[in-house]
Amino acid sequence: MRNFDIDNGMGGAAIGSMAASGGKVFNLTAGVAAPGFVMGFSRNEEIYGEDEPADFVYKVVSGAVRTTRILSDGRRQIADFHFVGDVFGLEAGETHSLCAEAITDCRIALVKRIAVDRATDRDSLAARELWGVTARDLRRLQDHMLLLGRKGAMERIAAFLLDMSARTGERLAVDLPMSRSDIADYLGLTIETVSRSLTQLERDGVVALPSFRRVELLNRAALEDHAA
Amino acid sequence: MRNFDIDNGMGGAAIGSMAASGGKVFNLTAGVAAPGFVMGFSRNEEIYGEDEPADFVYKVVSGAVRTTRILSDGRRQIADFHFVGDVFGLEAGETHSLCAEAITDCRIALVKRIAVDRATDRDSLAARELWGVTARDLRRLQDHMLLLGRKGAMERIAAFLLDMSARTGERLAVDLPMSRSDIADYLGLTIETVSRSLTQLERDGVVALPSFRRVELLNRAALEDHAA
DNA sequence: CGTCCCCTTGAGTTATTTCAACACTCGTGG
DNA sequence: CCACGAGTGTTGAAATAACTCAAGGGGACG
Repeated sequence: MRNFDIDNGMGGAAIGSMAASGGKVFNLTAGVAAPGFVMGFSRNEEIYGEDEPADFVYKVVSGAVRTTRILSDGRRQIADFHFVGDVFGLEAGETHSLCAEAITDCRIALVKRIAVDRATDRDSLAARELWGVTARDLRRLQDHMLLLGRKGAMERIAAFLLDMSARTGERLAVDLPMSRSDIADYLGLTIETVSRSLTQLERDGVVALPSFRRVELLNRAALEDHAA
Repeated sequence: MRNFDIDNGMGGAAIGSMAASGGKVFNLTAGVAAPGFVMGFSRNEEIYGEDEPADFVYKVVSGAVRTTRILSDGRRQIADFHFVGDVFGLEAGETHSLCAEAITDCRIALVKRIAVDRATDRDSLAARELWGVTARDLRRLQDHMLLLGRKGAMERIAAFLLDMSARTGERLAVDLPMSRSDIADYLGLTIETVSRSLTQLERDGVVALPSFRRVELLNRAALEDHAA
């Protein structure tokens, strides 16, 4: 089931010590490195669960990840998506506040949290950088909160496409690794509304949908207007 | 307009130096103290604006504060409310990501951010505590995201009342410092829907509404059921 | 006592959801 | 090579939760 993989991943110089457990040393951020290992997860596999002890910090080596919160009756809200290079699962407290799952088959670098803590105890610059990771998450969630609380379906879809485009750096098209269901649960909509909105954008000539998972941005300006 | 006030506020021991500017030394958190001063703000006065330089960190001495984000067309989303003892406006970046306004007349302790930075450079425990403040904000926002994305009007109101009750420690009643409009913009609803939901809870005997701003929790269990 | 602001209530509208059916894609195996 | 089936996505019609618009009620404060 689980594909251990001590090999490759991020390269680069390391400040942290090579001591402790794992094999390689990973750069969590530019100035924070610690020993860890790479682990493979298959599509829809859980990486960690909500309320589990946060003993590791994670970084996407390949593939894509979603972090979610679920209500007892099954309603789900996706907090964010994480792509190659993104750090996730970093907690100030003892447990994970969200659940993380693989969207696609993916490889994830795991770093022992204790090792990260040691690094931040010694190095106040490293501590600041990890604080910055949490602060960036917070900022993204503030944007998302405005979207969920006050934007209409079409605005949500448009904002989502533009955000995906910005994160991948591709200005002309986005290849979505996630299903309509994931998009819906991220945007606080139903899959039907997501589908209808995309179709509408296609009819308006704003995007093209050559396949389910690919969206070509034909008219960025119009999309930005839609995003309000 | 602005009521400067070097006097009282939080008492207690101080780790930080008494040097620099302001008069008194304030405990931002248990282990983080820095010199600052208290300033008065009147109802609806802006404390800081979105995208303004984050030169200060703030702590509520008396009254209540809201942090908001606004869309160009006037739609508003309130990120959180802050009550006595709460720290807000702490940023990892250079600018404030939200706008802060006084809900009621209030007194706010201001601490120069440079002073806080100096404290965290020296003291890794202090740094961790401030990271914890940001992490707590993030966790609250994750809960709120689920509410905004996936909960119905009645669930939002119920969750809101229970949260207010938890934050004040009052289990039998909550005195709301904020208007229906603030509640609506916090919960992603309209004032009419907020009003109707509260009336409904009153009709069901779950709460009593002796005045606009006071809610007595007659049946906590029922409220918890409603909150899903 | 009057005025302003905030809140509530009602009636009608609408955006989104729900329910249901159908279409497409892709991998598997006959 | 094609048939099959499961998973995934689209589309339509009906239902509904919440919104909008409009009017009126009630405190607070001068």
